[in-house]
Amino acid sequence: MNQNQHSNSNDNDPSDEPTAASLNFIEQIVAGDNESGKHEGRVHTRFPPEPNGYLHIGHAKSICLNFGIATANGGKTNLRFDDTNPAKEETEYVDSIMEDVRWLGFQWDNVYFASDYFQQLYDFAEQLIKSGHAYVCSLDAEKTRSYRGGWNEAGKDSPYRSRDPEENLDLFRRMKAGEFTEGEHTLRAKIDMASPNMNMRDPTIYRIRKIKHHRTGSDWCIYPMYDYAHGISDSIERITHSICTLEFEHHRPLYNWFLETLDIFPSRQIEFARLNITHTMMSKRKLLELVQDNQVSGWDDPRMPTICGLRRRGYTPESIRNFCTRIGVTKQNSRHDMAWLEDALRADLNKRANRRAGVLRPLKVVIENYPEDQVEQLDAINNPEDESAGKRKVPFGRELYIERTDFMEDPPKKFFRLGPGREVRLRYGYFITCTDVIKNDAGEVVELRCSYDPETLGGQAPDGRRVRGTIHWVAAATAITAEVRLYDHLFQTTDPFEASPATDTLAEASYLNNLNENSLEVLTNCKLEPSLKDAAVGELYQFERLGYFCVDNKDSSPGNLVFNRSVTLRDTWAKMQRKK
RNA sequence: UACCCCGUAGUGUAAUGGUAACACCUGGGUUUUUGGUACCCAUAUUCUAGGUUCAAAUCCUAGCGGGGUAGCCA
Repeated sequence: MNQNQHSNSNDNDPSDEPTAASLNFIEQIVAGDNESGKHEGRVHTRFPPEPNGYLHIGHAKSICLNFGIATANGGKTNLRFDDTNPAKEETEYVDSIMEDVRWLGFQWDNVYFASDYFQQLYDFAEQLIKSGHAYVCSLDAEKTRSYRGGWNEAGKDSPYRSRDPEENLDLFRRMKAGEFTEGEHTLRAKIDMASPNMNMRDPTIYRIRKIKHHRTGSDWCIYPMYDYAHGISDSIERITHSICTLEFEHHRPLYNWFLETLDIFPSRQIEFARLNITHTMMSKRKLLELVQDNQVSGWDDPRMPTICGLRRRGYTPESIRNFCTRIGVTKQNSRHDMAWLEDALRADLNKRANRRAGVLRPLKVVIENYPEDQVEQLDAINNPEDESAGKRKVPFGRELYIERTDFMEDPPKKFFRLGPGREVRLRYGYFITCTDVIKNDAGEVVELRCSYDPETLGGQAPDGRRVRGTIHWVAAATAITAEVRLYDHLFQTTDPFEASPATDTLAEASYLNNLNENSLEVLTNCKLEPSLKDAAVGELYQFERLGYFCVDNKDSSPGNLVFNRSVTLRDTWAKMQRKK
């Protein structure tokens, strides 16, 4: 970064003026509206989750978009729970959603529920009936479907379409009073059964549901449908820009129809492409299936793309927000590489996380020429990217653990680590040379005998000799034993729904066959440096040369530390191995 | 089959009639007491074909390709 400030004096450029970030298409619409004075420059968005599941990274994109646009324009954002279907919605989800939005770093200006508007929505419905724009239909669900027609076939008018307003009003009031059974009647908008847009073929706007609602209890037995409730809720809140995903595109004419017919505040719906990421999926319904099938330990399993899963995995709000701004907003269906998300985390943590030593798969090393009882406290830098993080002391002794993968009995040419007769540097310690390899009866390497060069403390040899490799280590006497959980992609295929011909009969079932069986590896005998003893939930560390790790927020306790690997470091050595 | 939306390096985005840019991935290199970080280099007939224009990724037409839609779900 300094290089820019010291840009050459012969450079004619007066400055490295940062060019204004280009606006995405929604920001352009908002900017245009501000310019034309459409809502006197007012910008008001909303984030409208249905409380029927946990938020995931796809919602994070929407949250960042909605809150981001409001903030950038001095506007406001409401959190609104779209709770019009009592069969699916629960308070548990309401709480988790609020927690996740806050955790991501956003504060809503108002929190509302669509159920707050049930009375008003009902009143508007009576108004539509009176003006002849809605009628009570007594077709059952199956008949309704067949009357709707198909893509090549216009729908037929319901025989109840011509009921007069008085009869409709009476019937509707009796629906509300609970005089009918579920499915006996519905209220439908009277639009156009021949419309090429199915949503305009007299959509249902109220149905009878004799189910307790998580907020209104049994006050109501008729509930409004999404299309009806959503736009009107936007309008009631005077939302200027109602941002939603692409699958609602064909609903926009209906959205507008309600607002125009009722002649209420003209919120505008704008659609963008939902987020997809490789090796995972965003379907709330299928995520719920994974939870119910015990394919994962819960909504907050660190392999899940849920906000709570990512949080438990060690993702920071900053990294997620950063990811969301980097992926952009368009109307193109796309799938982002998981590497982007991981990269966003690494970029954040590289600057903030303190370094520590941890050995995942320990191999004992005895330094034969090191005094039996001697213990030295060596200086280690906490974070080379942040001098203010300071230093710490790390104990060194005659017996150490090193990473099993840092030793090879018969190393290939490019292997810079330990091998028989080879010399490496112990990070912040001495050069050691492997003098002997001890094996068990099965022929497995169980211990290494080494010698050290006392002149090389601090990692430099006075005679100027160099070593290619530097490895991490933990002194055996003072090591903490901990559990470490390693995670990999939940799905082995980039697209979880990709058919896997070997196992699939039904394409629909394929995503279970694409689960990565090795997505979780639990290591129970990891050796960590003693300074990690008091590591607290929420703390993130880089275990040098391995990756970023956080204390698990559920299963870890002071005496029994459990760490999750949030993301590995980039590993060019592993990459070379993989190519072979 | 009808309607709607979308086609720019491998991936994802930018350029809004005027030199196709950035990030990630991948490959190569420099630096390095983390095989990390940082830095440098490499990769495009802008889906195709016509048209408008001095000039088209951008505007028009057609084709092709991808996605979405027929809940009393959201």
